[in-house]
Amino acid sequence: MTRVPSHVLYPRSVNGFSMHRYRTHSCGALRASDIGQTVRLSGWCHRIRDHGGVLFIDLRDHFGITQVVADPDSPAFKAAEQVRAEWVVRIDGKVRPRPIGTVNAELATGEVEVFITELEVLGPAGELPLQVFGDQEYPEETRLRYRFLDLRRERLHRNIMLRGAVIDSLRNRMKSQGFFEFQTPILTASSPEGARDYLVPSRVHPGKFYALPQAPQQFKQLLMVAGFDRYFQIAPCFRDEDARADRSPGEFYQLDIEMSFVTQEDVFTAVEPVLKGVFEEFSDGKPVTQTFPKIRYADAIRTYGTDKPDLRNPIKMQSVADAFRESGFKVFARILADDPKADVWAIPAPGGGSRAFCDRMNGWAQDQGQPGLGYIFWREGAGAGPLANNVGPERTAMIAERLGLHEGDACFFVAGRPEKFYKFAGEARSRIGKDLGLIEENRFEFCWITDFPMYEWNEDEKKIDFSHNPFSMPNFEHDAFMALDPADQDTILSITAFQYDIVCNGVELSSGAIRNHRPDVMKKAFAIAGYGEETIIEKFGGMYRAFQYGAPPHGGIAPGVDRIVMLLAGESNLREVVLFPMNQRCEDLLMGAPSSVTAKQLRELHIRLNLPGA
RNA sequence: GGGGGUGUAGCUCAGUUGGUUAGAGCGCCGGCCUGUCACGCCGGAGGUCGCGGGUUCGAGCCCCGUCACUCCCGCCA
Repeated sequence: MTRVPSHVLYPRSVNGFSMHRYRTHSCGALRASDIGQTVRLSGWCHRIRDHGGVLFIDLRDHFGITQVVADPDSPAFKAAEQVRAEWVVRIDGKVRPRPIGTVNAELATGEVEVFITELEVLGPAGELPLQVFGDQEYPEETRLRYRFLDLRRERLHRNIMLRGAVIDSLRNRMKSQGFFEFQTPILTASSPEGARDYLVPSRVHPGKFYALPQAPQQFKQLLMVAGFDRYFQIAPCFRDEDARADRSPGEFYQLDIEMSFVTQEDVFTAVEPVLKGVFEEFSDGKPVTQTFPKIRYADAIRTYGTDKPDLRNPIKMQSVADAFRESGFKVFARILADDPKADVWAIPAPGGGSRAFCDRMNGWAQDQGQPGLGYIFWREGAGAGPLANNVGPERTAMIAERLGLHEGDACFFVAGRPEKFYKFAGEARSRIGKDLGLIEENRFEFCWITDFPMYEWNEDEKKIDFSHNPFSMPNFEHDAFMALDPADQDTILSITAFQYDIVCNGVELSSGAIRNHRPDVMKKAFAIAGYGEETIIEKFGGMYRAFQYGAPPHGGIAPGVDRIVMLLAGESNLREVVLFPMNQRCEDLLMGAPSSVTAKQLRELHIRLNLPGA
């Protein structure tokens, strides 16, 4: 078991006197150079091998494992025969070399063993609901209820230590760049925007509530207005939203960052080395993107079908509408003829040139509720498949040429309005990449996604809405923006914001933005979305007031710490990198949260329950 | 709120077309074993097949409902 080496020093024994109550060494400390010493160890009985005449215990603590031995010559033999897995014991004994041929090269302490002369049980254990030894899988519920046992196991123990080391590294890298860490309030005001808030009732103000911050967004902007220039915080964030594998229920942590007097480029320049550095430090030799490419939102959608592309997947999509316009493939030709906004995208599949693979993809598309997935595959020097027969050899060859496809390759096609099909096309790209083994797993591919649209059309309410968050500065000349006619929807919907994401291996680590620090622009931005100044004051009163008294241009970002650790630990679920996570229903099965409270507590808070179905 | 998957021993899982007494490995208990490190060998205990209802001569298996866990959609400024 690889564990952190022990740096802890304990008083050594002197003729058996003044020995530390529990240990002279950790379980990872003893080496051949310690042979002959009398030592004291404490730890958990990781694994017991009882040969009748000789008995081995792998004694484990945070630092490692040491084999301790007893035989009938030992006064502790009877006691040693009684111990069971995960009992906590203290043993005294003499360090001796292992017999020739029994050295265990897999243990740091594998050259030696300790012959037990005394054994004291410090903490017996009942039958285990979950074995610490080995890597058997257990149901989530068992793992959460007995989290303390799960945390003893190598994988989780290592992940949690990694998490701490990653956070240390992030802190150091931020500080060395001149950022300073601040603490912002945990009890704050509810904000009507965004996710559902966690509320905390006020005892002093009947009927009023605090909210836990969804992020310290407004506080960090206020810090910039207050002149602190460079802020960061490993910030806890609370959102009452349903969980996903990569989204913890309830709470999570962000590396929250904000900077004054910066452009978007300055934020990239500050953040990129921090992320690149921390990934290189902990990636175990896996290569990390050296210069993060910047991809505009619109290009990301067009090329990858998503705004969080996994760049380990080499497939790039492109439009091939001209190859199908007025072609013999009537379905696509008609779609293109009927709708000027329609397009046909090609998803190349290098190495996918078999009917079996293409049919499998087609079947998958139908499972996804699509009519199917048209394809061409190339063999014996020509395009094959029903679609190729319809469009003819000339156009088929043109497509192959354009996409760089050859013998043994395939290409899939989706047609219609891109805004309707891009998501599906992106999923198909992803699936093709995985199925054909095109994705190089062992690397970290970063990119910035930039130029997100400022507004979007809200089809339900038939109005223009903010597409991300209202704090972002529009990328539009000031006077022209102030002069915009709210009826000029085409122009408004084409406006982008200084709003960006950082993406790694298809995981969105964070959004960020250059903020809108100008009250006049903010008023106009809200007016375009149909909100008056009173809405700004109601929702962001503190910050809006601050902007009236000299606000510096500022911007920032907030990469998710849990997701960073998840990527570095090679895990696909956040629960593997969080100490005490809640289950999908937002319950802490170990502590029993949420729980009922007493009538007295409720009375003090002026709360009467109104339970569903009661 | 909705959809998919799963649910059989403490755990991981097998269980044929609906047919006798529901199995294996790990763990647990007992015995044997002086060089193992996933120790080995022998024996044993342990089951409301998630729960409720139905179909059937007969249900772990089929049907309906329900609960739990999980993945996803909605939601996530």
